[in-house]
Amino acid sequence: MAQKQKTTIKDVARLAGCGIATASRVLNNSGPASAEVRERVEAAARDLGFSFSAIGRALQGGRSMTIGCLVPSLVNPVFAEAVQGVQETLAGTGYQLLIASSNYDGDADNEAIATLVGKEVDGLIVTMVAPDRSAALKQARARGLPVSLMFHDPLEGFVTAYVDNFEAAREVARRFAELGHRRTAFLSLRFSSSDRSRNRYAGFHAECRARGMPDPALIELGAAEANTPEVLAEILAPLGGLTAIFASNDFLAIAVQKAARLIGKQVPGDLSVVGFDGIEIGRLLDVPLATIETAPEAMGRQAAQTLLDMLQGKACTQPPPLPFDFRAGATLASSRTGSRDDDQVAPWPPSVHSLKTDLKQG
Amino acid sequence: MAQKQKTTIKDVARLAGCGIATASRVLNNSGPASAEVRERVEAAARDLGFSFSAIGRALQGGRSMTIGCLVPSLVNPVFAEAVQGVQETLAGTGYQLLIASSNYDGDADNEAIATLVGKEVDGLIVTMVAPDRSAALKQARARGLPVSLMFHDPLEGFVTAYVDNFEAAREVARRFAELGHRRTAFLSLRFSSSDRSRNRYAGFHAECRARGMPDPALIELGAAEANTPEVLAEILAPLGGLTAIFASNDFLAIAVQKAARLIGKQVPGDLSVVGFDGIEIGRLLDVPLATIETAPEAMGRQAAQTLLDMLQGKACTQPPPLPFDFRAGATLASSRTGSRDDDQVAPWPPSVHSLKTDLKQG
DNA sequence: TTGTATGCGTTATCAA
DNA sequence: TTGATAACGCATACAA
Repeated sequence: MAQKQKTTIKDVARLAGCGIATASRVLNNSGPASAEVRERVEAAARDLGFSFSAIGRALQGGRSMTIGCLVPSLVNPVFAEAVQGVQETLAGTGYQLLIASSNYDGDADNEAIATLVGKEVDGLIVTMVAPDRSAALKQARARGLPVSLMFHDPLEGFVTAYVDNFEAAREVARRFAELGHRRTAFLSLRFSSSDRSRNRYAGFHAECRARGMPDPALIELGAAEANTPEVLAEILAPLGGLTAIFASNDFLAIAVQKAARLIGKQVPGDLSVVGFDGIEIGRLLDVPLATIETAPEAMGRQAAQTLLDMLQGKACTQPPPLPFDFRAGATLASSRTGSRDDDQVAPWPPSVHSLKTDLKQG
Repeated sequence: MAQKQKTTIKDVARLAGCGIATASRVLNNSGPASAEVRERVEAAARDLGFSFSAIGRALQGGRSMTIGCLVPSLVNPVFAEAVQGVQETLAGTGYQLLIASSNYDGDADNEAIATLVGKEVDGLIVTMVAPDRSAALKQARARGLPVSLMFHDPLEGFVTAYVDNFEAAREVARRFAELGHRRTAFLSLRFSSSDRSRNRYAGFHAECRARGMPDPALIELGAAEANTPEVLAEILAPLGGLTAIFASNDFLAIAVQKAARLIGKQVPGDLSVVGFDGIEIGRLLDVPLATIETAPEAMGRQAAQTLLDMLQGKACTQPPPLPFDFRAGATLASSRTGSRDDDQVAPWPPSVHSLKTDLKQG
């Protein structure tokens, strides 16, 4: 069958006819050894197919050479790309990635952090529902564990790799305003469980106000609704006068396009749509999606680099936000309704909450 | 600052005024202890914020409670979903996931396996370029490490969670044939580095033959070309008489749609397109993608379950392939060219290799 | 240049 | 019911 026996450095030493310390020194190049012994040890290691046990090393050295990473979901390409960026940066440094995902659940978040810490990770790269309220995260830091945040806006006492969600959202409002849009909506999934969505709404709202536009309607969706264009269509249909929607992420924006088609609205003729994130697939649509393009992979790289710096004891100051870009696409056009007076025609609902908000709070 | 000091069970024992063995028993509920001592130990652990070191445990118990997982890429939603499925299944079992990705590189593959093994994982869940030729994987198994494959067709000596790529591809050829298509093409990325693509081509090819159709043209793309519809358009343009394309994955199929538009071909009017995988985004396209729908998450779940069974010493027989479904979509229609004689009009290129194949071999 | 012995945090054994 | 102690695989201080 198989040699269930793990070969240890002891076996190597025995076969090479030397002490384990010598074997260790040879295999690690960490001390003196005669060419003769060196030869024997290396041969023995090769013959036995020996490789070090990371566990023994970790126990002895106090470092596990493992980084814990927590993201809400790996299925969301934004986070998948970020993790990819982390992997890239960590590759070759000797650190391995222990990955957990929370499925956007604040409790699972906390538990995952605790488990990661239990695994003796040397550092944490984290995107969670509410990092500011996580007891486990606080405890991890109390233990002296370096923590690097991703996607979160700056938070007291943490270093984070992020884009300025507020500013990016203002940019969208600006574009809408310049094209004559007045009545807008902000569409979001799990609004209450994401500081990113909140900040995007805040920026969008602020700029709309600054431009004298009516407050955007706030539409919150449950996960089920977002995946069913038919339901989304029903929600959008009654919003007469609406000419532009800012979706908190690209998937929602694509769903809006689909829903608009269902109720006979042209995009962008009747309805302009702008997304957020800049996922690749948006480019490939028949009507390419206008969106705020971010660089999740760069975010992962920066977060990882920050953590590596911390692990080396370097000072860790908050870097500036990563850049974003407005991608024009083809889902944004000027508003057809020229009149500005229609503000008075019908009251504009400031907030539309969908019924099935079965969301877990962080 | 912070208490860099990790609190160990020794600290707990000291504070509780008992031996470490007792503390261990209490905290693990693994042996007798008086209610009195139990109280003290638990209080001490709470006060110190104690949690066990997984490393010490692993060293002692011989098991790290960690599963190594290798996939080609996390950015591909197919693999991301599979990993998600693995996570789901592992959640609550006490096992953590150590994730590595190879970026479709056969060498990186091997290295990753070696690293994972060095980390003392208790088992491996793997999708790699060439599992049959991986020395590291062979060695891992020789050590007695349970290995569970994902996406790979059955391989001597391994258990795998897969869909029958050959059969699924035959199904596509059947659909093409029934709609009167004759001249077809198979489009693939990294053909030589994926047994999945090879088996899909084989099945497609076989069924085309069986139906008396000309052999499908085989088109291999480099990654760069696949992401640039313009280049893809140039490749497709000269293939006169082509009425149906089977793309080895949905991303390629979407790129084909885009490319077809560029050269003024209607989908599905002038060109039918069928993809593979059934990623969610295909549904949201203006012309929803016809595709073979697979269940990557179920694949991940099955692979994980298989591994858990192996870890419990259960017999590990190869389960049947996971089901696939033909998703109709709207990119598949009957061929316009009614004549069957056009087979003789122009020679049909059996294989079109793109120039920039900068692919690494496994 | 080499080997012995110690300790890292845990659990299991075994004697008290 | 308890607690001292050995082991796990490794690196290292220290003695040879």
